[in-house]
Amino acid sequence: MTSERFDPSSADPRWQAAWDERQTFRADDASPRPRSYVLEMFPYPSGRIHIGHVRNYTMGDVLARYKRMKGFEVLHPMGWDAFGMPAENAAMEKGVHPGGWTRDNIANMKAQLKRLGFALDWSRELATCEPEYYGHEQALFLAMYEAGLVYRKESAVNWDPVDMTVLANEQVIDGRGWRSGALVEKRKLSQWFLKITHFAEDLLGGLGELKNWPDKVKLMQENWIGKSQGLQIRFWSADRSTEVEVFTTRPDTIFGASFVAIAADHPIAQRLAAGDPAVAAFIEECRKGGTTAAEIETQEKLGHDTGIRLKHPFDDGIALPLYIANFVLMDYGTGAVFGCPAHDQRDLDFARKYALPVTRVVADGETSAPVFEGDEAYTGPGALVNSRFLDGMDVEAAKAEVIARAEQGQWGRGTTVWRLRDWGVSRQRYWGTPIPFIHCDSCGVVPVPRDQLPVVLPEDVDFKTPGNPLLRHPTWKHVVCPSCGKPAERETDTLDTFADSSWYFLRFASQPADRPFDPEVIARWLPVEQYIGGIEHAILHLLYARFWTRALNHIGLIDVKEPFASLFTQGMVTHETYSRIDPVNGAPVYFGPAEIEKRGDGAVLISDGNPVEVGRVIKMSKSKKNVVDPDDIIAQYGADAVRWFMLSDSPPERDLPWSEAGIEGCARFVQRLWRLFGQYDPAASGEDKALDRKRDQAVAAVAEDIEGLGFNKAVARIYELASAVEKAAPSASRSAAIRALLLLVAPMMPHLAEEAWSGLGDGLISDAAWPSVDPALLVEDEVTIAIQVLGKVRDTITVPKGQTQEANLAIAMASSKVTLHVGNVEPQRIIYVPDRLLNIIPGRVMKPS
RNA sequence: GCGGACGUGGCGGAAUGGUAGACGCCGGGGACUUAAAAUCCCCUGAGCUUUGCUCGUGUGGGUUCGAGUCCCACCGUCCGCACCA
Repeated sequence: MTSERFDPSSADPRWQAAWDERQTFRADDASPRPRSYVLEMFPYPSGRIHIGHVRNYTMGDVLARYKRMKGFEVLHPMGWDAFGMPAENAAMEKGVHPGGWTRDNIANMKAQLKRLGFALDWSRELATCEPEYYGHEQALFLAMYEAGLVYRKESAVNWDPVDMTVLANEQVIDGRGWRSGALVEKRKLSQWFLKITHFAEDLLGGLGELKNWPDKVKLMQENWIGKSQGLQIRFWSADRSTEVEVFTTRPDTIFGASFVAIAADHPIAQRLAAGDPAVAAFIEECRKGGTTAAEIETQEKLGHDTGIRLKHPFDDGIALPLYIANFVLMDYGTGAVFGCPAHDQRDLDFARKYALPVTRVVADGETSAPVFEGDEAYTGPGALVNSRFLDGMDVEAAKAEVIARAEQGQWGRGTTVWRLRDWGVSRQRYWGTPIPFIHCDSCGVVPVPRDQLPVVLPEDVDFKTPGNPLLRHPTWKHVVCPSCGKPAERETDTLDTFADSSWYFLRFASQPADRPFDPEVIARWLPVEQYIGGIEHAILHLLYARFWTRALNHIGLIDVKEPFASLFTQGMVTHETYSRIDPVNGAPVYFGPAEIEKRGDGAVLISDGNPVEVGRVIKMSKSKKNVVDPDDIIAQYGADAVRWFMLSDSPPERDLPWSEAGIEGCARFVQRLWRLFGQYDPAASGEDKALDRKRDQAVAAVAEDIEGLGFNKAVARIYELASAVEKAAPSASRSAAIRALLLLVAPMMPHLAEEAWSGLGDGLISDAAWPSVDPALLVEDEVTIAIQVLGKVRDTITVPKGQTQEANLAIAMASSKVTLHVGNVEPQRIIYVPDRLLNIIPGRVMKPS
C-alpha cells in the first residue's frame, strides 16, 4: 500500500467498474446455495435520487453484501416505478414526451446509484413503463378477470372541466383543480375495480403470521381493513310504508334505542327530499359540511326529524323517530343506524341536542338506574339492565341472544361489515398501463386476446390540448372487435400505478420473455426475505402487493401467498432549517446549508454575515431548503463515508439528522481505517490473546447486529475494534485483527475494503467469506463484578470467571470502600448474580453514631 | 376524539430487572509543526465540604435487595385514522 490517503474519486469508480465487469452481484437462479432475497422499495424516477433513497438502499446493500459473505445466493435487484403523473406534468410544463422524460431520469438516477457502489444485479433491472413489463401486467389483469376478480361499475370521480381530466383527491384544493383552479365536478364514470374485498378476511388473518413486520404497520392495515361484526336489522313504520335496514355492532343495546338515523344520501332521504323542500334544504346543508379534519372534528351533530315513526323490533308499542343526520355515513354499513345514546357518544350528543330519551341498558358497576345522567356515554362492559329478557346477561351473551332472535324472527341477521372497499384501478390518464379491453357495440366489453398483448401505448401523443391523449389519438383506440370483427374501441383508461408495484418483486425473481414469470423460479426466491422501505407505504402499497400475491395464488399461478417475510420501515433523513422572517410579509425565508456558516450556537448567512434562525430538525424538503444532494456529498467525501454516515448513530427505524460535522467524522474514519489497513503485516509474529478475543467478539456482535438491522450498533462495535487494534503492539494477532476488521467493514464501505483487500487478500473482498469465530474466545476468562451495599455500587472487583460466591464475598469484604458502608454488622442477606454482581444487605442493627 | 410510538449528557444515541451514559459528534487541554491543516494523547452528566460523597434516564407514586427497563397515574412530542354505528 503506497498512498497515504485513500482517494475515493479514483478508487470508487474503479471498483464499481470491476464489479460490473465481473458481474459480481448477478444472482444465479440455479445456484445450489441457500437463497436470500433482499429488496428495497423501487424508486419513482423523478430525475434525482434523494438522501432518503441513499439511506434505504444502503441498509439493504449492507444486508445483501453480508448475506453473500455468509454464503447465500443473494437476489438484490433494482428497477423503476416509472408510470405516473409527474411525467405527464413535465410533458405539459416543458413540452417533453413522458417516455423520454422518464427514460432520461432513469439513466441519471441509475448513474447516481452506481456511484454509491450498491451490490445490485442490474441484469434484472426493469421499468414498469416498458411494454416488456406492463404487457405481462395486462396478462395478469386478464387472468384476474377470468377468475372473477375484476369488474366494472359506475363510480364518481373528480372532474376538472378546464383541463378535461380526472383529479386525484389530493389534487383537489378547496374544491378546485390544483392546476386550472376550476371548480371540480363529481362525475359518474364506468370504471374498473379489483375485488380486494374477496380477500379481506385472509388479508386480515394473514397479518397474524407476519412475525417480522412492525406491529405499527400491521395495526394500520388491520384498521384499514376494518372488520366489524354485528347485526343487520330491519325497522318498519307501523303502516309498513317505510323500511329501514340498519347495521349495528351493539345489538345488545336494542332496548336502549331511542331513534333511528339515516345518511343524507340515503335513498329514503332522497325520496323524501323530492316531496319536501325542508328535507331537501337540510340535505343540502349536510353536503356543505367541510371535509377537512378540523372541520369534521368541530362539526355539530345535526338532524332532521322526518316525522316517520318506526316500530321497535321487540315491542310494537315503542315508536322510534326517524331522523336524517349529518353524522351518518352512506358508504359504511347500510347508511343507517339506530341510536342508543347511553352507550354511544355520538348518539348521546345527538340525543341531548334533540331532547330524546336516554335509557341505560348496561350497568356500569355503580348504577343500573334507567335514567342516564351526564354527557359521557358508557361504552364499557357490564350486565344488561332495563332490557327484559336480556337482563343479567353480559354484553357478549346479549349480542348473541339478540342476533339469534332476529334471525329466528327473520327481521335481521348476524353480519360482518368491512371498511375495506374494492380497489378502483381506472385512471383516465395516458402514462400508465393500458387496460386490455375492447368496447364493442354488439359484444359489449371484450378482453384483448392474449396473442394481441401487449397493448402498447402510442408514442405519438402531445399534451398541448387538455384531456387524455389516448381519447383523441387519431388511430390508437380504433380496432376491430376480437369477437365479432366489427369496428370497436379500445378502453382508454390506464391502470393505477399501484398495480405496477404490486408484482414487480415477482418479475425481479423471474423474467421470461413469453410470460410474467416462471412459477418454479418464483418458488425458489420468494418470499422476499427482507423488504425495506418507507412507512408511507404502510397501507396502500403493502396491502395491494399482499392482495396481488394472494390473487395470483388463488388463480394458481404461484404458490406463495405472503410476498414479504420481513418488513422494515426506515426513518427519514432530517436536517436543521435556517430562516429569517421577511420584514415585509412576515413569512419565513429559508436558506440552504451551503448558504450559511455555523458559528458557535448559531449560524450566519455567508453573503451578509448576519445571523439566521436555526430551526427545528425536520424532514428534508425543497421548500425548506434543508436538503443535501447525494451527488454533492459523494463528490466531496466519497461513497463509503456517505454510506457509513447513513448507518451510524441513529437506529435505522428512527429519523437520522444530517450534519456536516457528522459526515466529516465519517470521512475521517475512512482515512483512519485506511492507515490502519496499511499497517497489515503478514510476517508479524506473536500472540495477543486479549486482541484475539476482542476480534472474535466483534465479529460475532457485528454479525448479530447486521442480521437484526441494528446498523448503528454494528458501527459502534467496529469503532471499538478499530481503537483496540490501533493501540495494540504488532503481532500475528494484530494482523489477524486488521484482516477481520477489513471483512467487517466490507459490506458497509465496499470501495475502501476492496482497495485495501487488493493489498492483502485474494480476489475481490466482495467474494470473500465472513470471518469465522472461535466460540471459546467469545467467553471471557476474567469478569468484573459490581459490589453493592444495599443496592448501591460501592466497588468493583475483577476475578476469574466462575469464581464462587464465598471467594468473591471474601475479596469484597477486604475492600475498605465496601466495609465502610457495611459497618460492623453481619450481612443479613447476600444477593449474588454469578459473574456480574454481589449485593450485600447489612443486618438491621443500628450503628452507634 | 380513537389508536400507536417515543421521552436518557450540549447533540445522535448504548444498556437479557444487575456497574446508566458504550460508540460517535461537539467542546476543552496538550503533543507534533516556523505556522496551519492533517494526525496522535488526555479530559468532558450535574453538584459538593473532592482519599470521597450526593443527585441524576419527562413528572408523581408503586413492586423489588436492586428499576432507564416492570406496574399505576399524569405531562410533553411525534405519527396514523377520523363521526366506521
